[in-house]
Amino acid sequence: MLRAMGSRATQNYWLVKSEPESFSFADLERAPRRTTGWDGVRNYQARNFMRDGMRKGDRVLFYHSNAKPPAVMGVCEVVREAHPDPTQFDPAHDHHDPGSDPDEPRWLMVDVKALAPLPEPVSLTALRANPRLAELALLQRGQRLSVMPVSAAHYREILRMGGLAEGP
DNA sequence: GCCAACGTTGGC
DNA sequence: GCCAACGTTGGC
Repeated sequence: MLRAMGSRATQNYWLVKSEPESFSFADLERAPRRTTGWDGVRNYQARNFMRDGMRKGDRVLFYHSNAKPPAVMGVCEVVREAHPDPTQFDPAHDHHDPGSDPDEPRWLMVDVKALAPLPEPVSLTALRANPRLAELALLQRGQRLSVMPVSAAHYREILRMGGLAEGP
């Protein structure tokens, strides 16, 4: 298959967190074109994953944090690579950053599109109980990143646990 | 609501 | 550059 210059042969996998009370996977499924800008990321490491790692076509697990229970809810796709997050320039917005220069925006976002919900959401408890996922970044002590990489093997395992044997 | 873990800020 | 204070995250 021909690929545009600058793209990669390999697809990468990610996990993003959202508090369902603020934006849930169901909200994404109801959004226009099932797509949203992943705004509000205000952590440099998470931003760098979006800027340097996330490419169009990459798959993204959508995780509910601060939920009952916390769980992976569905699968998304990156449909637009990193571009400036407009909320950083909006003084009325919670995530306003007065220190960000419009000519060199500090904060970026990618656009993600909902592909499929997991028939059975995979709870944090279930993730922890699976020895194959011992190295999953989400499960490491003290990690708080809202955007993190996931290996292909971990991605497939989580989809399998969620009832999506042939993942999107 | 509690609190451990972490990132950021700012005084020095 | 150090590090204490503070704010946030997020499971429980």
